[in-house]
Amino acid sequence: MPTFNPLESIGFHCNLTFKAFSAELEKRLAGTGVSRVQFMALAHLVALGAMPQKDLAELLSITSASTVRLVDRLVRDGWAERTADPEDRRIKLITPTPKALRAWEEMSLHAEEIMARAHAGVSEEEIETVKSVLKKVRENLL
Amino acid sequence: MPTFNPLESIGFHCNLTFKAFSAELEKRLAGTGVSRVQFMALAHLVALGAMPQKDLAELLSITSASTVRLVDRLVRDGWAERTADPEDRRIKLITPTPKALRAWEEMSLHAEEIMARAHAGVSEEEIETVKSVLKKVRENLL
DNA sequence: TGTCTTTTGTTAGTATGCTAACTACTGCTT
DNA sequence: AAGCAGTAGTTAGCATACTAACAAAAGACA
Repeated sequence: MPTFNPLESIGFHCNLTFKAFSAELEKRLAGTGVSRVQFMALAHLVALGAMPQKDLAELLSITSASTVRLVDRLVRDGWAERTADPEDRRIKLITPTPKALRAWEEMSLHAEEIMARAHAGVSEEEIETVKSVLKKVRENLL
Repeated sequence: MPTFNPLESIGFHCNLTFKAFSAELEKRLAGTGVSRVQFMALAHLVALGAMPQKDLAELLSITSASTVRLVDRLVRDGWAERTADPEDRRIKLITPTPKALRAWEEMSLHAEEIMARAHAGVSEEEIETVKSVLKKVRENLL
């Protein structure tokens, strides 16, 4: 009788690993006034420019409803603005502010350093294996 | 100039994969009145028996503060009780109720089915590689 | 024994995630 | 043109995570 052991589940390992990344990123972002999730949102906004809330939600893999408050906080803290889409009045384009664009230069370095540090002693091939296995696992669960 | 791309980060892949497990587990638990996190807590409580809140927090990799309200909800819903530790009056032993022990038999099957389904078409060796690489990554980030 | 430190659990406040129900707008179809 | 279905965003209510500040009890040590 195989009893379920959470500590051996891939899902649990993924949760732990995700938390480790989060914790390290949050530690480095302390003092910038930007949270981990805000950081991820800014990464997309800076890379791709203004976009509808819906697109941002998809990139972050969260629901539209969750995105509303995330954007509320981005706006509140001066990192983004909701601007009207001239073509479609339903859409609010989320636009990074000049302050965000300026700050991103420095902030993005943290992410690169964390990734470099995380991958130390792990071969490129192993990383690709992990990504492809995790992708397959997600597809299996769809 | 290597720009940070969140979609390629191992951390992001782990988050996605964890969410996929969570979503599937939650779908199966719908109607049982048990949430995913409560399920994980019960897994440990049933396997190991009553334990201090602190131990449960460690097994779940969450803070003591987070555990307080998790246990509040477990107690509220009749899955566990806080009982006194006769040896140490600071400690509150979290004890699974008979209702929880009975319900666990069926509930635990979901977890095993999900794991079996998730691993379909993935070799045992690949799974071990994923676990060991993720573990190494976590150690790198400590 | 009396005090200081550590451990365990709690509370308060905030950030994030979800679902469900709702509004406003677009756009198709008749 | 009128009506209706689909899309984008919001709100409400809940569960879950965190940190910081605190209380109660146990342990250590002068």
